[in-house]
Amino acid sequence: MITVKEIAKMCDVSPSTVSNILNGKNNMTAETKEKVLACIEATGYRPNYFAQGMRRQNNKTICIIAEEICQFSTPQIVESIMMYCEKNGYRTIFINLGMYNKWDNKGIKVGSLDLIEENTKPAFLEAQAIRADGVIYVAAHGRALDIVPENYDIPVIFAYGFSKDNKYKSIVIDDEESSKVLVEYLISMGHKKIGVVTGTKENYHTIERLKGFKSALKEHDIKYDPKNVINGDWKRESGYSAAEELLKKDITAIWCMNDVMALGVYDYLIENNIKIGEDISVIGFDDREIASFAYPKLTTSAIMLDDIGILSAKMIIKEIEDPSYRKERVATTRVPCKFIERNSVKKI
Amino acid sequence: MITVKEIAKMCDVSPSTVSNILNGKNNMTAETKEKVLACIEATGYRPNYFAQGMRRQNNKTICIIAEEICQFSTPQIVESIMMYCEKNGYRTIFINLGMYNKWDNKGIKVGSLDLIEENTKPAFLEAQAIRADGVIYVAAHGRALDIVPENYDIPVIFAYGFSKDNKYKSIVIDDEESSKVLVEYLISMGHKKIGVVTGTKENYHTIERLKGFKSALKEHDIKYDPKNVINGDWKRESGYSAAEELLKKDITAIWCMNDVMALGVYDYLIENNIKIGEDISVIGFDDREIASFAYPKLTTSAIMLDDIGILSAKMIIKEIEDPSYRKERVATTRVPCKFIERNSVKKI
DNA sequence: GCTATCTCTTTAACCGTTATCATCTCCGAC
DNA sequence: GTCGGAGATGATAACGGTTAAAGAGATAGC
Repeated sequence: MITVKEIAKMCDVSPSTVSNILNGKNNMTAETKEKVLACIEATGYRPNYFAQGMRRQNNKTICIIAEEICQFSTPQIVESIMMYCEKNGYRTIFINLGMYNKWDNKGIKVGSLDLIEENTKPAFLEAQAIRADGVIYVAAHGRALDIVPENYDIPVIFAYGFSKDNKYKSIVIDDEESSKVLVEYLISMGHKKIGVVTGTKENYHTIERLKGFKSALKEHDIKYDPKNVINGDWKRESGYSAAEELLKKDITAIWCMNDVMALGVYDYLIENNIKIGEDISVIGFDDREIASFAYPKLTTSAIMLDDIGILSAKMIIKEIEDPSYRKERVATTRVPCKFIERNSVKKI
Repeated sequence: MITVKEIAKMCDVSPSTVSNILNGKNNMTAETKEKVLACIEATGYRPNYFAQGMRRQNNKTICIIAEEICQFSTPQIVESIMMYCEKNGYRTIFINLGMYNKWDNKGIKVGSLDLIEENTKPAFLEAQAIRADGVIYVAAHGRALDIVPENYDIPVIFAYGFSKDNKYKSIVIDDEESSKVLVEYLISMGHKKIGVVTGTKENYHTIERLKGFKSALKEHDIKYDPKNVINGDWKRESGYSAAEELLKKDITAIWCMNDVMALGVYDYLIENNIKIGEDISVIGFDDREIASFAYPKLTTSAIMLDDIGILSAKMIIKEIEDPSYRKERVATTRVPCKFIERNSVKKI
């Protein structure tokens, strides 16, 4: 692999001259500059990233650690982080933990969410090894995270997840407010008896979304009935079985805490010839691709993934460049979701 | 940031001893080893990646260049590449081109597939700058790619796309064979008059899948009628309008070259009260999430994304470690898709 | 007691780039 | 004619690790 020294020798100049030309210093003759650049073009020379990184101590790199690249929310958040960082002079390094899709020795996927610390620690240390200026942790499974190693001296931001005890700045969606908007929409459509299918118990999103539900009911003087709230687990089947149970009760609408479960509810309703958006209204959360492809199209709340990505990139760059901001303890930032009205709710 | 020298001083040994311990040389007393490791643990020391990479010239890094991380196929391919590389002692660096989702200056997305070379060249040069041992290019838009810079001295493999003139080894899905399997299934279910909605014209996948279609018909002595083949563009709307047109003809089944268009066909059929999987059969390609969530569930062909990822990782490592393999010109590797029978096709 | 052997540790060179400082040339001012 | 200063280029050291080779210390054999 060709080096500055070789370029310098070929052009009869010193290595420093070559370096200066490449780094935009402008105290050399146009002639020299041209000669060197031509030689670089011809040889396809590129400065060695490692040598550069070692010499200039700031290497302008942000490390993105993603819990789960195969989670629907992750790619878009990651893409917008990368876009924003690049536009602002930072390179990004991406580490995927693939926490849920673990692989066994034979390369076969095995689901598991355990061993969080064991999985994340090496990634944080890796970020340290590459002397990243900052780390953005892109979560995928709403829970309080306490995973940053002790005495970690690089700025860290949590995107789409949050740090336990608010130790690090976090950006999450505004689960409570967005849920409230959804439920208020149902109420405005005349629904007062609303069934709920929750996410996994104790999950952050579940708790917050339920808060929003209760607060919407309260503001409209509707009594909260815990019997109409069924525990789900975010998966399709749990929507199906929750629907079965809810339909025994006196309700006119079902709100599922994600779109996948809402389509599980669809499964049950279709199977039992109950007309969705007519006999019963259904509403979801997330606005995944499946929501707009379902029939009838599912009314839901869209997570603003680009906003989350861009905001977290902005924040990490600010932490890097403004040490006083880094010390500031800021409350979790909540990004509102966008209500998407489609055809799964009927006015009654 | 703490360095070997500091660790060495703290432990009263020389830097090389620390280095030797970290690199698994075993010619030191257990006592020394323990002392040093304890100190490293306590201080959270990590060797500087740049210094390491510079000194040992092989840095065991594979660069993944993805055309489009937000394309449904990409994350899973990337994850399996990363998994396989990691298991085999290679680090991965990820670059997303986000070719379709371009961003303007204000950070707003603007679709565009132009300027391929302009977009890809910097990524290949970046791979060179980090002295990657190999590059895997993960494509997303079926087309012949001629994007590797001249005199590129790093091994390159194309995953889910292919290199023009077979210059580099490529791994693609077996469009033709998989399509043939789908169409033969339709035929086995009694369908002889099959409408087709293609992808964009001149797209590689479109051409290959049509070949498979024709070959299935031929083997069963069914005449190919180009009037039953409507040009689509992979998008939902084109499925919708193609359905409108196809239903004017005398057909019993519609094959769409991807699931998205198949659900566009669903849109039209539902709107017109035509029973899918009863009055008319529909079949897709890709097996995206939407396929199994549609009603009735869409019969389709699943792309084996993990297989593609693992295979490309295997191949790049082989090219890196076996120079003679690198010189070998190998025909494009075709990974078969997996037929998934669901409920959108009726036996007639 | 001296050398040979073995084990463990240190020394010093090196990777490729760039910041810093030094040098050299040229030109105009006094 | 000398001096100062600006502009262009060059020499050197340093970044933080790894590694080959040399060194030191302990033990064993004669």
